Amino acid sequence: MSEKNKKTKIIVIVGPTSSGKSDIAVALAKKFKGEIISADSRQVYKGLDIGTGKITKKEMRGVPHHLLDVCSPKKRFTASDFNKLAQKAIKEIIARKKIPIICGGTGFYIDALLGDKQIPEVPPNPKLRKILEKKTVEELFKILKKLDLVRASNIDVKNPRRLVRAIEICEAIGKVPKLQIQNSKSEIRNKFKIIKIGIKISNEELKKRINKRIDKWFKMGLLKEVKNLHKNGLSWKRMGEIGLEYKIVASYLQNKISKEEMILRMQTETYQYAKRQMTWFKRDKNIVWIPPKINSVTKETNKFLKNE
RNA sequence: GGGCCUAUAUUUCAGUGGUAGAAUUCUCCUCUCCAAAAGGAGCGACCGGGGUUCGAAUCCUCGUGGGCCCG
Repeated sequence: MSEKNKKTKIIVIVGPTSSGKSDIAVALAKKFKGEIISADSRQVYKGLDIGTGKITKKEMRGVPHHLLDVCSPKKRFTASDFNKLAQKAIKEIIARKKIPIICGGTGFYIDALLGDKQIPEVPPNPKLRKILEKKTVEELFKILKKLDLVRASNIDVKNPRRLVRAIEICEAIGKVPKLQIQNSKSEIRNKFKIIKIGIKISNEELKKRINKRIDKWFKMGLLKEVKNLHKNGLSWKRMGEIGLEYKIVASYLQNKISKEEMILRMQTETYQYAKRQMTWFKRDKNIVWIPPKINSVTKETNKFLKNE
C-alpha cells in the first residue's frame, strides 16, 4: 500500500469509571507520541475536578489533553458540542503529526463522534421541551406519530426524553434547510483506522477501586470543592443535574442526608453507573477487552500501529 | 423482677381469615444533542413451635430476637 493511502490511526480507550483509563492513555501517549482527547461528559466543565476524577497536571506528565474544562458548569454541554470540538481536536493533533488518543467513559459521546448513528444537527429547543415535558408518554407518542411515522415505529415508546427529542427534531427539520442536517461523521470513519480498547475488570475489583477512589476524593477535598462551586454561584439545583458526586455532596451540605449516607450512596450509585457504562460498551463488538495493565495495552496498540 | 409494643424481600415499610404489595438493593437490558441522563424487564419475604379454623402470614398461646416503660 502506498504512503498516500495509509489511513491515519486513532486509538480509543474506554472502560468504566475507576478502571484506570487515564493512566494507561498517558502511558500510550508517551510511548507512541500521542495527545489525549477526553470523552467525559462532566470533565468538560471547569471547576468540576475532584468529583469527576479529572486528571491532574502532574498526572498528565506533559501529555496534552483536550476537551477538559471547555465549558462553564452553569451552561449545558451536549453530545453535539463534544462531536464538533473533538473533530477539531483530532484534525489539529494530526496536523502536529501526533496520534489522537480518545479516552473516556461516556460511550454516548464516543459513538456520537465515531459511531454509526448520526446525531441530527438540531439544537435543543428549551421552549418546546418545557411544553412537551408536561405531557404523558402516550400523548407524546401520538404527536410523534403524526409527525414522523418511521421514527415512531422504532422509538422507545416509554421514554419521555427520547420522545421529546424526536418531536423536537421533526419540528426543526420543517424550518432548517436539509443540508445542515447532514454531518461529516462518515468522513471520519472512512479516513481513519480506529482501534478501540476496553479496560476489562471484574465487578469485585471495580467495587474495590471505586470505594478506594471515593475515599481519596474526600481526602483531596471534595467537600471543599463543592462548597466553593456553590459559593461561586453554582446552584444546588444545577449541581443535582450534573450528577452523582455533586448531587449527593450537595444533599449532605444542605443537611438533607448524613455523612454515612452520603458515602454509602456515592459508592452504590457510582457502582451502578459503572454497570450502565459497561452495558453501553458491551454492545460495541469492535472493542478489544484488555486487563488494566500498561504492558498488555501497549502490546496490543503496537500491533495495531505496525499493521498496514 | 413487673408491664407494653414489635417480628413480611438486602433494607425501609404496606397489607388481608381465602394465590402477599410498594420503594430500595441486586441481576439483565434499551438508547440518534441533558448520558453520572432517561427508560424497560427479572430475582426476591410473611421468625420458630403449638392451638382455633374447611382454610392462619393474618386470631390465640408459648418460645426466640428486637424496641420501650416502671422498678
